[in-house]
Amino acid sequence: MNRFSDLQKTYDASSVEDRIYANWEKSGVFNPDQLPERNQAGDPYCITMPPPNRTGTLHMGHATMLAIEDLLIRFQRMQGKRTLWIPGTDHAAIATQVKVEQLLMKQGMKNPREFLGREKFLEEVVKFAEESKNTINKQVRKMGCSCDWSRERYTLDTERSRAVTHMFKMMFDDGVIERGYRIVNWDPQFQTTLSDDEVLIQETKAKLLTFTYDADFPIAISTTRPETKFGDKAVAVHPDDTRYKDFIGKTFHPVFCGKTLTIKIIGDEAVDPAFGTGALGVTPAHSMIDADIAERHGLETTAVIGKDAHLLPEVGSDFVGLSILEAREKIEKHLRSAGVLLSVEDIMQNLPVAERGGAAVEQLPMEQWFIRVNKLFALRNDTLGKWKKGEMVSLKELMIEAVESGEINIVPERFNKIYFHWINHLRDWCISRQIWFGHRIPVWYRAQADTSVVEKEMMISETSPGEEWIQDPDTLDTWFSSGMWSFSTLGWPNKKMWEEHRDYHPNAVLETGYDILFFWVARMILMSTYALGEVPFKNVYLHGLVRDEQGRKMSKSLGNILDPLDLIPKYGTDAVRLSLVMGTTPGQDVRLSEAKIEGFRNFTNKLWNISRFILLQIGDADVTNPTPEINQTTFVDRWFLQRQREVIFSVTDKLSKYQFSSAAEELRDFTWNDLADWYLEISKIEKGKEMQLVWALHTLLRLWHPFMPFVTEYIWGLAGFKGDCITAVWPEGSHLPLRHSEYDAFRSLQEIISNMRRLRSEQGIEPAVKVEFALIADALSKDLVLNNTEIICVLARASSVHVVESFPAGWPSVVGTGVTIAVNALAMVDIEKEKEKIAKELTQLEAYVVLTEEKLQNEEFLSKAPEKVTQAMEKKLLEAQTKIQALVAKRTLLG
RNA sequence: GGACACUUAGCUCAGUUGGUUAGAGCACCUCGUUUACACCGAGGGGGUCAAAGGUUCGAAUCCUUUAGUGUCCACCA
Repeated sequence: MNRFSDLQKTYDASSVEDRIYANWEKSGVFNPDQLPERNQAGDPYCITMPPPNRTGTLHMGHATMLAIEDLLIRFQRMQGKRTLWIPGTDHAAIATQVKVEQLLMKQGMKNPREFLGREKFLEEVVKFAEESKNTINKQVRKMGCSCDWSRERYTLDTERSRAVTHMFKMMFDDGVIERGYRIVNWDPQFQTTLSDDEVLIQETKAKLLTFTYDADFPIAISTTRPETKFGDKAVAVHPDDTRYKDFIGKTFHPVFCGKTLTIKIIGDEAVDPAFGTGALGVTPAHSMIDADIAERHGLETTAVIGKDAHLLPEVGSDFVGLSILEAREKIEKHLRSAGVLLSVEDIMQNLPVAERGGAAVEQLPMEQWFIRVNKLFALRNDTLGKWKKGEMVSLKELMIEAVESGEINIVPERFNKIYFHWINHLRDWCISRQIWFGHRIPVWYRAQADTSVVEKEMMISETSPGEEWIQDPDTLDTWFSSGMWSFSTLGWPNKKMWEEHRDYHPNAVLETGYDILFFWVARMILMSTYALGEVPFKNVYLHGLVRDEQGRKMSKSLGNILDPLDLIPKYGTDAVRLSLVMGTTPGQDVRLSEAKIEGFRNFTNKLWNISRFILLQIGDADVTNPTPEINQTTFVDRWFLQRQREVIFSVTDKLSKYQFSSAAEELRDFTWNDLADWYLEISKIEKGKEMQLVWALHTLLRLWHPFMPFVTEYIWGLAGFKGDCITAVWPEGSHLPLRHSEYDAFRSLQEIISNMRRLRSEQGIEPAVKVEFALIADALSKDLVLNNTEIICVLARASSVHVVESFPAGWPSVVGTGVTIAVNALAMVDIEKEKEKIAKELTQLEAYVVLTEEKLQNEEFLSKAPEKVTQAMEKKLLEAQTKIQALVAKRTLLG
């Protein structure tokens, strides 16, 4: 009986997690300024949490993000970095506003915005956003995140709003932000513009009409959108198209559905002569493509569709005020009766729809604010080590250089290409939105008696410059403020605060889902390179999307959502976190099921029981500061320590390369196989390993901590180890020597035992094993001292078989020359087959060596081949020669 | 239409510059409750690495072609 006798057989996560989290939070270790001294002196390491939208609760995608980021932060903290993880939330402008609107409508309010007015409505949104934040923060804590709550940020808080205004002014002064009358994506449902990224393409059925404007017009055109044709200014054909060549340059005045149009026939390379009639009716106001053509040919723009998706007065008489669908039908009838409708064809068409709400998106010309990505401006800072202050560049160039130069490293690499492709096709970014929730555009106009806004006088200001000024009613795209997230969170542009936090920027890594590479990652690069002249982060790690067992997206309508809040009480946070990290690779979607999480719950419990076993062994001994006790160890202990050092080295290496899954798998194998199945089992026979076991536990807990913070911290405390696991020093590993005799010997031993177990299991015999120890002069290691009785003991007990010793003459007086165990007593290895294989491989390798050596001596070859190639060849040659040596040694061993 | 991936055990996936007999988890089969753990232990079966060709002493890995799957981007009026 000792102080650990009462520990339960199964680990109960739910009873300890909250308490542990509270202790961490209270101790202040989440805050870099309160970390132990070694961290204070360490290099800064900062992650800014991608701020979850304040639209409700977190889902598995967020949980993945949190699990990975916390892993990184904990790993770096234990390694002695001055770690800062900044939590925060995003106001998410349109998403949140729409959500609240829907909630209010559900409660019976018909048109909430109209009913409440801007101020009251916004109050409702703010209230909802606040509640969301509380829920989200609670969930982030549940996930065990070691983020610095004293630095919590919000995209819409005072400091961040100030940063937004500051940025807007900078960009405006540089001519990067500009007000312009251009075609934008318009969502008629929510009455706002949308960025290109907020528009989705949906395949829908459509009628393709082929017709002429009137009976006298010579060229037929096709369209699925006849209602826009009132705004046509030209018919474009390919300049080489012989059918229409002669018309180019002429102007016609057809009467289309009662409206007289002015149609110029123009030649443009963009027209595909093979599609439809080979002629395109150009509608500059309602198609981005057409607008490009119109610009090339100096055509006017006349809008014929209004913000409500109904026709404007410009269309004339019969059609004014009709909705798009009504107009479409009526025009078709009209064309038919006029005898100019040549054909009607049902086709599948790609229709742009709003990502939120799903309404068909109209392309309308409007006066809006834009960030111009191709516009040249004078740099305010030396930038990216390539440009000097004052040089003229465009935002696009900055965005490309940041990644191309290697200043930013994207994991996985293939997203580089996707990123470049996107940047190269980037258009100007429309940043004004006609919604209420968000950063109001900080532009003020001098009001006139007339209500229409006159822009003669305009100024940028955070607050009202005077009574006669009115503010632009629009708000900014939510990504404008999130684009600044890597540095606005650090206090920019507030001088004092920014200077204090300057060395946390660039952030060490941005960890997020690949689905927002464009939305967010690209825009952060834009903002940071523009405003600071440096990248926002050095690495980008993109995780995959969480899908259900069958690979489907999780959605409410499918009812296949796994909610972290349900799973955590059931399986424990550590198990949930492991399930999101193990078996996943960057950029690859994750299939998640409860069964998988259950598996990791089982592993958590395994770790618990390993610990419990060790603690029961040590009893009441003081283990505040365990050490490896290396001097009193036996062969088995030395094997284990070596194995452990190797695992530490490998896991550390993998973690620093973002190979989380591989690192965790290696750790699990080590924990389960090497420690639990072998070392612990042997320790039941070879007594006196208590201190080694404690050391093993001490190391193991530290290694697992970044993955499973709760259970490790809990056991750490139970054991009475010094300090907290969260700030413990990350263990130090080392490479395994190329050939390590004790290690090899133990592997052989494992193999022997496995084989004996198989014999017993398959043939039901209890073999009396005769083991011969063959002495091998091992050139590579001469330091092995093998205690034979020890081996016999392990063999005998671990496999419950009788062992008959058989030593060569002189044993064991020859210890110290290097010994490997050779087994032939059971003929478990098919020696003949093995020999054959070795012979074959030797032949191959020897042939290669001869060939390569010849080549390397051939002067003609050497004169032609670049140095790089010969160096690589020499390296390979050396490898092959080493391998040959090893094979020869093995052959000798087999006799 | 363009781009990027993927295709490895019944399922989900690893496999990092080409190199012992291609791995893991789950599932399956057999056996086992001696005080760490049945959320367990021991053992086992199962893959011509999508197909074909090429480079190489050697290919799941590099190249070419084909087939299938997925994702992103663009969009035809």
